Amino acid sequence: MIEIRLPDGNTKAFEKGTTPEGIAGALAPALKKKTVAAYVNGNLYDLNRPINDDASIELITKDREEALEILNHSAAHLLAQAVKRLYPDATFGVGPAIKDGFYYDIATKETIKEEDLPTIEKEMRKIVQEQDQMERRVVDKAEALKEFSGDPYKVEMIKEMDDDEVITIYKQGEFKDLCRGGHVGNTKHIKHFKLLSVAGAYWRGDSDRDMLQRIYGTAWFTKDDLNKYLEILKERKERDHRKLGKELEIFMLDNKAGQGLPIWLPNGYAVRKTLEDYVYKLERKHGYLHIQTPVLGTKELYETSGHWDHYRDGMFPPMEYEDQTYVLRPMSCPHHMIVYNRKLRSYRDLPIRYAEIVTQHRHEASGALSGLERVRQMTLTDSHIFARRDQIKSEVLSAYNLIQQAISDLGLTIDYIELALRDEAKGKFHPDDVLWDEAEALLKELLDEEKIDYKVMKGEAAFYGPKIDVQVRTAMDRVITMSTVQLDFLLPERFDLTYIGKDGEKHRPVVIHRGLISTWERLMSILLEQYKGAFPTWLAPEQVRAIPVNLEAHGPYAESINNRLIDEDLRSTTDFREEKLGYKIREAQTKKIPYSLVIGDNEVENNSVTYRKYGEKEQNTVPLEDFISMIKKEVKDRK
RNA sequence: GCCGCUUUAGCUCCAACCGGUAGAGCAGAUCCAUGGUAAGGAUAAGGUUGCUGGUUCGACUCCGGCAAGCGGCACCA
Repeated sequence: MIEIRLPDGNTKAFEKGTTPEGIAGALAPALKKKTVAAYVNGNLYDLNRPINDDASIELITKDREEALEILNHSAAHLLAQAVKRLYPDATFGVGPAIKDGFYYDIATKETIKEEDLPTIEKEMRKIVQEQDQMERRVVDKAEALKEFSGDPYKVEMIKEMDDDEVITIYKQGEFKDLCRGGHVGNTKHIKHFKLLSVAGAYWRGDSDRDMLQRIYGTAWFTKDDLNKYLEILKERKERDHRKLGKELEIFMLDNKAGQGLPIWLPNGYAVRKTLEDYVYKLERKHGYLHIQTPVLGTKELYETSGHWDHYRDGMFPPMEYEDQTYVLRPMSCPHHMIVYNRKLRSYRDLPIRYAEIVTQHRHEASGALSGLERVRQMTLTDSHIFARRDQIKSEVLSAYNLIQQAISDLGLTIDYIELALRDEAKGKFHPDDVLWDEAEALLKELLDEEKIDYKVMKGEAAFYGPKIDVQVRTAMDRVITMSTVQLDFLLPERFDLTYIGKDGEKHRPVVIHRGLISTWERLMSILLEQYKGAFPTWLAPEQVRAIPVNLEAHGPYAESINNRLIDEDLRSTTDFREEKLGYKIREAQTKKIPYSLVIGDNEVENNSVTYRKYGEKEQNTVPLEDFISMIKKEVKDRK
């Protein structure tokens, strides 16, 4: 007998060799059904792994996050087993659980196509019926190498393991897999799953190595959960900015115009202009000065900044013209350095904050392009702050505050903050360790003082300095880098920036790069997704549409309302087509226009409007002036 | 860039047998109808089936190349 200590502190005796499943069952039959695996002395145990000594145990029940991970991991094995049956020559890479699912990387002679997934799925269900135990076995390195001699990818992994590492093999039916484990014990527990897609994936994520076929799937504990997840996938498609952007005529792409070079249509531009104006005002309030610099620059400029050496791959190829070599700018910092340097600066002048709506070009890989999310020409509001060292903290903080304000005004929420630091080992960072240490320490200090939580991202810094990235979570649970504040001690050196200090000596200012809204392109994709195309009134391309009940009788009044609204700086239109009222209302709704006005006798007589708000069924009749002040207030409040 | 899939009217679509030059809905056009909140009716029109080579008497259909899009991987200053 062995003693098992439960989380509540009680101990209970069990037969030697009992399993988490056995223990759960002994405690309560209902618990057995809910248990997926367990921590035994803090180590992850499969549901069916024998426990041979006294131990403390913590059962992992289905309601815990790890439980789903374990299930999905087991589902990956199930997938591999089915594939091996159908494609006997298959060899395997890795097959982990991921968020909401799992995948397995597979090499086969025959390519697996999407249409083959149902067949594989069927085989998986057959294996579930077979109720195979998932048996764990410990082997040493030599044994492991022997067992997987036919699996070159597994062999590679085994070879890299330490000689004394505990290597485990999981076997279910005729199938065995190299695996660290944490499994549901028996294939019968994997009931609700679906294979989703096949895609290529480089072995070990290395583009110089083999490309394997990756099958993605998802597994859940109940049919309901599975269906819910499939619904979410569907909803994601519905909210896809590429679909909405087309439907609502926000932007277009055209082969002839160029790959990754989106064209903003009238509706899209109306939204973008509103955003640009908003940011301009916000920046003015925060003491920024706006400038405008060229899209083309000399190669020399980027040699000075260091971009040419470090990031040439991301730039369009240079062009020769009149003995000069020009490049399309990938970013605006060098220009801003030049603006700073145009005259002698005093310590009293600092901080100087330059902001610009910058159009820049990056040569993104063709496979990376996607709607407005990844493009080759992008426009953003970029800014560089020139500060004394003693001003760094307050400037970073003020930039952060501005970022917070903008994100909340746009109806988005900050998910978390990343503090990106260098990684000495990587060697892609500029070499001055003293500066790095100082800059990194400063940012940490600031975040700690302001009690801002952050994730440290080692090795993710820019080549010129550490940065704070602000991550936003969209309505569909995607996390996107929205804003960034980056310290830069390098560019001031390269451009020899100085200011005259109190002491009459020359000093080096610090540059702070501040990105606010990612790019207009990406922001638009996020907002489309966030609002499902139904923009809040202040952003909506068309805010009001006036529809007369009868063209002749009510047209002139509708027209006068429209003019009045436009005078008030609102985006209003009329619908004078010879169609029935219901038809026009329907269209105003499908175009997601915030306010549809119906204008009839009643309204003409009382100088009023009857409006219907997008997504609502009821109508309200109010005096025209009241309507105007209501909607203007909404715009002002950014609703 | 890499792997796989896809591409038919302005848009959307699992229309088109085993190879015989194409079918629908919506939008747009014309005519009729239209006074109160999610599609009124009729008619006509609309296509070198992404581009390009090949096989064939004949290609939307089969084979090759290219391009773009999509799902991923890699990349993302």
